[in-house]
Amino acid sequence: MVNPTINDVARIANTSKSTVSRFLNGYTVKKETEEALKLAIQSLNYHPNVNARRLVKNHTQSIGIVVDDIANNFYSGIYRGIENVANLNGYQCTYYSRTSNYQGEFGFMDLAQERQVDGLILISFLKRSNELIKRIEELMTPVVLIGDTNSNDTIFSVDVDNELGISEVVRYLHRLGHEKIGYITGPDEFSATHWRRKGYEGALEDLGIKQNPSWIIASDWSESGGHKAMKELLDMNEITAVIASNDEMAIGALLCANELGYRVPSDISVVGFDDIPVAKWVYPPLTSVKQPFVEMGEKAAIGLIEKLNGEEIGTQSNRVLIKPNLVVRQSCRGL
Amino acid sequence: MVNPTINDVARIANTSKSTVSRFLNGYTVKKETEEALKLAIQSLNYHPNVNARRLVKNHTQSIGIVVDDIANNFYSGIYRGIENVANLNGYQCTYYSRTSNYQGEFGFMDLAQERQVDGLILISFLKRSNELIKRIEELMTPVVLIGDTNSNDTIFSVDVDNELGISEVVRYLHRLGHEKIGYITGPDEFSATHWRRKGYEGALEDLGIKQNPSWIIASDWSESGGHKAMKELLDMNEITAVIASNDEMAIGALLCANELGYRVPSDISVVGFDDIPVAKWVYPPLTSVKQPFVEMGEKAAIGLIEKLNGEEIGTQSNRVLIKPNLVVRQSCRGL
DNA sequence: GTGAAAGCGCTAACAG
DNA sequence: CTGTTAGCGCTTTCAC
Repeated sequence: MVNPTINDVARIANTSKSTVSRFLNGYTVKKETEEALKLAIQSLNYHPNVNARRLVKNHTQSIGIVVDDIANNFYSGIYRGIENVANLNGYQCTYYSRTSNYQGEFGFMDLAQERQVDGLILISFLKRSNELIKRIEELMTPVVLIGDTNSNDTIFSVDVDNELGISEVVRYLHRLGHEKIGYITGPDEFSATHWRRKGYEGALEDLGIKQNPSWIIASDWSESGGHKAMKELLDMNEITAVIASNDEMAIGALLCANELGYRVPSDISVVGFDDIPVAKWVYPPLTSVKQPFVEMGEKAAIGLIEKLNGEEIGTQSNRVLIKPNLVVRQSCRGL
Repeated sequence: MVNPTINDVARIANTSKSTVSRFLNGYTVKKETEEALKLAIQSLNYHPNVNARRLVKNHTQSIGIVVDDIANNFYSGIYRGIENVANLNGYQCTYYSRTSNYQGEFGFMDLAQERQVDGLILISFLKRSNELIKRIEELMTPVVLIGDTNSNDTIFSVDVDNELGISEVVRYLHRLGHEKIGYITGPDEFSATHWRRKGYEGALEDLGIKQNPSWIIASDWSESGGHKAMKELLDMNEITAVIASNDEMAIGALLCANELGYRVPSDISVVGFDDIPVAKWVYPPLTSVKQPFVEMGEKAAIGLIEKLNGEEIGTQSNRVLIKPNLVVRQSCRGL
């Protein structure tokens, strides 16, 4: 009825619980007690109580991954990256969804303080408050961030190099002969919005292209938002290309252009960001910027594990920005 | 340096640890000790050690959700459903990805036996082995299944009614005048493949439409697989409509038809299954069958929690099949 | 190699 | 309402 304990197996195997414990932890025991032990464990269907073990060891061998919304599939590649290196290092990954917690990422600080996990990876592409950052700094438990961080990089964090990504798009379009490039930007509360826009404006400036503020339309990441923004842009009748700061908006833009009788790319070029799977299925297949999710997850996990091992994080800085890749398909043409 | 314990707060608040424990657990204490306690907790930044608590209480107030691959975003709606009801009932959700464990769902039985969680929801759309089912039956810990189960329904499980879903598609197409309907089926190792196909064949039979086995092409859920299958179907030059058993294949079919100079829906009608977000963005917008993911998650969580509370699962059977919804868009036309 | 004993941080009688 | 006490199941000295 009640679960078997280490005492039960000790009794059955005719030995002491310390011996059972040692055996369970990989220390050598006399050949014959080993046999008896195996038999006892097997027959009792014994499984160690992980809570007892964690209590005495004071660590869990598990890392917690906290996401804004587990049902948002967007950054799933990150998970894979994290699992890869965590498992390689003997850590179990457990995922927590922030949706269920009204306190946002704050609520999950407790996970660490309550000793549910040894360390935390916080994934969010929303801007993070100074208050949150301060709380994390005060924490004894190692935490690494994916996405936004504070400006002075006191906490180890990784992100995609959004600025570079968009700036490469601008350069690409410029090489194709475009100079009149519209930009559909995302919501303010995301840090990526800021950096991507910076990439757009910075590249135009570097290239010596004159900018037109009315060619920047703010939107909301959604397909319908992109659609609406594109209409505004097209109505101006000035632009030869548009960069949407994510793929969904780019797809909306594509759809809008179609409906309005424009052909992509012959009448107007469109590029997106993220390279979601759909990007290659739409018509025309969308040129986009591929986010290096797996690598981001790996880097974050490596950073966390180094902290858990008490190692100084190598030569690298506290902020690692990973270069995304431009994926050229058929939604742009040379002028 | 070391984490504060209940003893530390007792000492500082000048009381005993039992009182601290009671306070922490919501029992009333004298007003003034309450004040002292709050102060002590605050100043020490005390957080209870959840492992100690779990050890003595012998339960965790958390349920484990095990998925094939956390990076597979497909069933994310299910998570939302589960979180909804779990949180309402005071349970924390923790997610585990099977990918990291070579033993498949088996490995996660341990989660329960090790007392890491109070109950488990296993999500997988692959067929499950009898061996797995037997292991689950023997387990003391409550487990509920989403997806496949065994035929005699000894374990509580929920799934979408795949058979009904496809059969409604067939009826819809039939109402439109189609009788020559091709079918692109999925891989055998998924239980949905079986039920959806059954829905296709059953509906044809019910409708008295003669079947043609060569109109059924096996594929692999992928867009490129759907593309290839569609080519075979189109080459026969006999069919007026095709049902793909998921949206990705349907999109491949759409793309293929386009390339081959067929127009959808005027030359050929296409319908998918799942209603993934993309379905409405492709051209023409794809008619599909919407999976009731949130509801599936909710039903599963309700079932689990009833078991955790030791309640008999009400009047309902051990197998709950949720009706999906046909979403009509523009990829089919009447003959 | 192995057993006895102490203790991880907490809860839950029990007696006051 | 509160303190004392005895564990929860495990690991880890310390002797032997």
